[in-house]
Amino acid sequence: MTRDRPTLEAVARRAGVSRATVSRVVNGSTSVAAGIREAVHRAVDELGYVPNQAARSLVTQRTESVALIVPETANRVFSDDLFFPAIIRGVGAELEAADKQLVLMMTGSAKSHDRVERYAAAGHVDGVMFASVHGSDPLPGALVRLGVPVVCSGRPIGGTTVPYVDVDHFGGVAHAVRHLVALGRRRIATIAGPQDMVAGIDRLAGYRSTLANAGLAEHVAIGDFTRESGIAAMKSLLAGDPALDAVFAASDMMAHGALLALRDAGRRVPDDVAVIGFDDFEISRYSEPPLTTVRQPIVDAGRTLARQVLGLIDGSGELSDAVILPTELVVRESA
Amino acid sequence: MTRDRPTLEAVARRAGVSRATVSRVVNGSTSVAAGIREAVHRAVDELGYVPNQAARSLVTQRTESVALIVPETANRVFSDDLFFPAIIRGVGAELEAADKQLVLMMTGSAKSHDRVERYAAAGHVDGVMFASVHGSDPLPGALVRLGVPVVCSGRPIGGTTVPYVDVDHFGGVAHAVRHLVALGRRRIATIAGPQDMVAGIDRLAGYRSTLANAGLAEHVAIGDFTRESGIAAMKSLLAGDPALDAVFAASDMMAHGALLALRDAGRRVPDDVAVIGFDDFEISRYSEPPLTTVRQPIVDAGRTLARQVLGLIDGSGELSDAVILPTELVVRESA
DNA sequence: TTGTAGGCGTTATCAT
DNA sequence: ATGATAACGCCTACAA
Repeated sequence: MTRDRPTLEAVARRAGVSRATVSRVVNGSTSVAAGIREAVHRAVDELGYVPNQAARSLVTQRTESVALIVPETANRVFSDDLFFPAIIRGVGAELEAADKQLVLMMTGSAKSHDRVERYAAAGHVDGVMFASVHGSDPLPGALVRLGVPVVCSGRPIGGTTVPYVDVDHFGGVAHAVRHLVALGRRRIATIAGPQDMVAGIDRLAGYRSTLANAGLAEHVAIGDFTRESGIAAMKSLLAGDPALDAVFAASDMMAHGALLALRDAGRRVPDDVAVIGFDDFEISRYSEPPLTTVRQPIVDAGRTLARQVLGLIDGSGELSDAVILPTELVVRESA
Repeated sequence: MTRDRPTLEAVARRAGVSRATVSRVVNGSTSVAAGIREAVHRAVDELGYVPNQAARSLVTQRTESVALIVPETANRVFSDDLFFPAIIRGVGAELEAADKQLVLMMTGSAKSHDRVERYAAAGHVDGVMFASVHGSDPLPGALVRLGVPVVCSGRPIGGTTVPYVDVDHFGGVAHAVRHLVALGRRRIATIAGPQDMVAGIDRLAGYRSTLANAGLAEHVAIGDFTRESGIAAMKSLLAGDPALDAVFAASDMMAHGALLALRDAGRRVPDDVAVIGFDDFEISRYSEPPLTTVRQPIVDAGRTLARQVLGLIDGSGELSDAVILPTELVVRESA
């Protein structure tokens, strides 16, 4: 099918030089006479020569591409959550600048875990990024042991010592909850995220700690970051204590779910119940009412993620094993 | 960095056979004695052998990976539009089933066009998919001429004859507009999409044609599929004719923008103005009021896209050059 | 059924 | 500065 492409050999013949010289020109070596260089370039253009990447990788041991692993749990990616798209955007931008290719791997099933490992082991990519990590997934650690450069988005749980970039969950939540307290709210609930992910765990910890400092009682319901789970959690929270006057949701989507459930229950926001989310997706500017939320720099996290692997790959510079990006409270009308 | 991996040679030595035999076993050839096959498998496991993909590609001329090109115009991808994520999901699912890898290329800049061409030409992927095509982009055609299997999502504009999969824009819009007419609306406006994309063009054509059949006058404003552009378009539409009683927006995001602008202008939906969108993103179930919209099967389109390239790649079966997926009107409360 | 050997297209190490 | 000439790791006729 794919028409025969010209090889180095063909270009060399046409330019009347050796393959080695053509290779030098193509790779920008300086030690080539100007005249020859020009002749080679001409031959390259005329023939439409493009280096064969497989052959090149075979000898250089480099593929110039990096994998991004997205542990796609159907629930989350099938909702309109924009976390992964944002990560992908950040990673893509940074990789493009570095002229590397992005290989996207969505590992829904358990068996695909194996696939990923083989894939990286096959030397098909120069490095691997995890878009998020569930539980104490052994894969990142396994890859590290294989000698593959790896960086995770989100601090991995468990003993594994893998470099990661994360955001300041705890600080952001503390800020949000203190804001609620300052507003005079005393019955502050939380809709927490999944407790097998550091984002879920740390945000809940931030809530608990801040509330304890304020001497207030906890009201906790667990969700999975989706809007549907936010609706369900809000209902159960309301059932548990109808007099709640505030709720912190660990994701914007769950906050939107809370908004819907609250409206359904006849509560006004923020008059009766104040609501704060976590993410700051664009959609939150347009919710009813506009959502007060903790902004996390997801695209930035993606960029950083990419910069870290890239650094790991060419061993340049000193890289910290952990990068924590700041979060920021964005006050709108819901609290 | 990356620890030396065992080669075919090493496995062969360990199993006491030749490289050829190991290769056969690894590739599942049947003509290998059971005993030997077992011995080889054992050696493979003990050594943790994984075939080197570069070496394999060099001889097979196959990479087992496919590229998805996303012409990322900042505007669109930076909003919370879920079109691309949905396409990616569909493509990803299908590719995973076929055990192929997804290489994601976001071509924001013009120069990246060149990069993509070189990349495909370098034989780094077995085929290429376009997530959407702007104007009469010459790239798909150029790749086809290079002998690269190509499929576009969205019928390409211009003379190029590239296989594509698309949805029934015209039919979906016609259905929506007829619904509006049946509701008794007589001043029906449209917020059209960008006129350099077939999705924008066809949807506008559907509106025009249906309106003409009903003997009604046109009211057209152009947007770019984003919510912001929907807000602006709705405002200008209202300025042009304050008595509008319906609007069809060519995307859900623009429809949401229209909803916001309408609320701002003191119009009730659907009492004063009926609104219909196009996409049926999850978010539209939760807008105020829930949005009536034309559902297009985006994830399916992604799956189909992938199936088509895969078919092209291994030349199996007869593939139609065009696949049109059906659309469907989902009636909720906004119209 | 199994082994031998050539070649896939580059890069890199030598000489020259 | 340029040119031979080995690798790189695998697949696949062809022989045995």
